[in-house]
Amino acid sequence: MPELPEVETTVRGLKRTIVGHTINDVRVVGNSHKLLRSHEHGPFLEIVGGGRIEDVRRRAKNVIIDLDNQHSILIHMRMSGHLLVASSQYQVTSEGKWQVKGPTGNWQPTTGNSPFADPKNQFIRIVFELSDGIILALSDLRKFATVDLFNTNALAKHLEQKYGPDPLEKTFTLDWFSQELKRRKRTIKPLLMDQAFIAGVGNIYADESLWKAKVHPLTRSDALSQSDARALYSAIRAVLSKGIALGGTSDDDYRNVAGEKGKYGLTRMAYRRAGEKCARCNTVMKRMVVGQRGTSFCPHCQKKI
DNA sequence: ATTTAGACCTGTCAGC
DNA sequence: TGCTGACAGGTCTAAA
Repeated sequence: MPELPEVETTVRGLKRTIVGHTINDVRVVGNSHKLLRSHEHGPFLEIVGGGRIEDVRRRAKNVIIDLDNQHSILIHMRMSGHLLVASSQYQVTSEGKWQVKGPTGNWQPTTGNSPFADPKNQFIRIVFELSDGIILALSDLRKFATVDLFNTNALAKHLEQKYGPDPLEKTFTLDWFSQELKRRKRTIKPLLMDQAFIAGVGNIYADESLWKAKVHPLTRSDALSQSDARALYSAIRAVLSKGIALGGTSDDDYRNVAGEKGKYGLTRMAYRRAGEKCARCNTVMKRMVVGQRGTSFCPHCQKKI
């Protein structure tokens, strides 16, 4: 998924639904062996079990769940992971599929239009059983997602040294951004996606930002003019804000905590639009590979410098 | 300092 | 219908 807008949408959903609840049990489904990256299941459960969820927040593309015992759970959803919250009417089978309580109290497969029947939500890898029967579950088709456990203070240092500024925070200023673009000699698209530079931009919003700012994805960062830098700075913030406002992009697996799709994909201007016409100039958009990532751009609007 | 290739996984879709 | 290859919201490591 999960770039900044998708993770932010998830975090906002979790704030409304799981804060204040206690973690009663943690169940890893099947052989999702590498999921709990820094802990075995036993020690993980030992620390997390009985913990009360104090807060849920985001840093870069990470979901952070703060407990009342000096520990924080760090979840990174990578490509296909997303978190779902269900009421006690639902349960997860040993195959990682959802079941819903039927009229006679029996468990049956989810069907029809229920978000919990969506095939993208049927790849549950870990289940957190919370107080009041609430379920927090991670669905992740590709099994790249990771769950880590940190001492909350240690986590702050870890995040600080690993990530650059969040483009929607005050620490991300135009002066700093344009200065850094000049100082570095990197290809602009991979630079925007470098989490140590700025945190939260991925393949979708990089393409969208470059298109909006009329910058070719292969431009060297130090070749950008001051006005290019300003355009890109504004574009990044506008595109990410719009992504959040529309609840993220769900062209692939991403779903919000209720299992529903985000709407950014319906209005995207560049991402996966190769072969379609540019919304600005009607030129047919092209696809190329940059930094091993599929990249769509308008060859007319986004000229290589 | 920066780029590239390969790994990690599983599913879908286009093309033959 | 069945197979094969390309492609998919990310990050990490090693090597050039």
